[in-house]
Amino acid sequence: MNECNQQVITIQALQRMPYYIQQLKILKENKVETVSAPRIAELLKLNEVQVRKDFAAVYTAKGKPKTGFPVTELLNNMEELLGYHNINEAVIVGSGSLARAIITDESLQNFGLEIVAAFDLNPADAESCGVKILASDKISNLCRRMKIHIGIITVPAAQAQVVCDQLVAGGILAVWNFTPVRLSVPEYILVRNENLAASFAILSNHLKKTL
Amino acid sequence: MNECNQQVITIQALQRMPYYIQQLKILKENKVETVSAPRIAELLKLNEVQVRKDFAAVYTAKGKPKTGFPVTELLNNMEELLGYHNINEAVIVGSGSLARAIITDESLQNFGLEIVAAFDLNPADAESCGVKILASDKISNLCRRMKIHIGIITVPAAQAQVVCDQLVAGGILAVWNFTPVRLSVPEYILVRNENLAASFAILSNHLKKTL
DNA sequence: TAGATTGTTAATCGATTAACAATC
DNA sequence: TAGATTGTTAATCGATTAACAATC
Repeated sequence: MNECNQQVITIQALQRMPYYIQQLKILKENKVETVSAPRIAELLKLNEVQVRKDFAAVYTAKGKPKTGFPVTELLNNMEELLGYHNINEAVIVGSGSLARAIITDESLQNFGLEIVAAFDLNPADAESCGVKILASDKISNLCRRMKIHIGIITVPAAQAQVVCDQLVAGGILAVWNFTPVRLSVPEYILVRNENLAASFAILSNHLKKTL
Repeated sequence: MNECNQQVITIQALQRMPYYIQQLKILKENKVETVSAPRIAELLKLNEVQVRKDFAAVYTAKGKPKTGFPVTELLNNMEELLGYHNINEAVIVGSGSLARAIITDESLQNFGLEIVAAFDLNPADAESCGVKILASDKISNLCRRMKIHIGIITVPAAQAQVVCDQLVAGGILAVWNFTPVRLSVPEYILVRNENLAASFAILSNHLKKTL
């Protein structure tokens, strides 16, 4: 849809976008019309130059010296970048408490995630999560039929690769992997690993050094 | 406790440890006694040199050319590094489905996380999570009394900073922040931000570029 | 005009990857 | 001995931070 008319945005910058968006929304609510990079940097405890670069990478116009950036326009450009305006439909496999947490997470809904179905090996046993739960063998069919492009995996580690293969067979393009397994996928597919244990390792090691 | 007798381990390397540990455990179960860096790299889809460097940073002895590393010893060194052997006690604030997911996550338990209490503004309303739920005003007291050093925050954004201040007052040293708020803390405290929206931004942007 | 803020170019930092000699 | 694998040093890559001229 949009060509390479914008500069490339780094993964790190992309991850800062939700923070900017959240902050800009607050400013907008408070009727603030323009904001400078140093001000945002101060509010979010980031480096001023970094904020300016991030804004420059996203904002279609140019900031005004002494004034800064128009809040609403900047916000729109950011939401555009993340596909906020065209909602991202996804399926989730697994229906434990983690799945429930993801399905009900408000901030994800704000960023355009819409979970259209959940799958479980035993749909009858599964907790209700506010989304209908289907048998896992229907994954590929449903994804293909509904043209879903995002698959979220929250099953036990042993089933992760099987589920992933089914999602790939269903035409998924991006996988959000909450299992500790390193998945094998064709290279055109993006896998984003979310590993709580990996994060916890950082905390744990810090304490060990400190105490 | 342990001085700077080991080389410094990067955050990135630290985050790979849980993957190594998981893989080494599998090898150990299969009675494999030694393993080489290239083999682990292959299994986990990592760069061979990176694995070797990570091992060198953790392993107290030296690997043997042509043979590799002894599985059990290497595993022990890694678990030692993460404080696996001395369990990490923590409290969690908030008692929604995310809290429940964290409390019941098996891989976190395997890595030594032990959640000793959960807090909620209205303990009566809160779902049972297998841990007793206390009123939020008891946070500081309990942390101090039980010498807890890790605080996990899963409350709504609006309460995040207040809760964080209470944890800090209770003597916490590391905060695991699941809210989208950038917390203000004294500089001796480590804050690890877990932001689902930030991760989702990466997936969303990838799809936007691809489709 | 003076001063705040911009955008850009250069320097720094941190992590990964490549190259290669040492060793079992 | 030959070959696989090690550890180390150097090159590369990516991201952050600093320096500074341009501009409203």
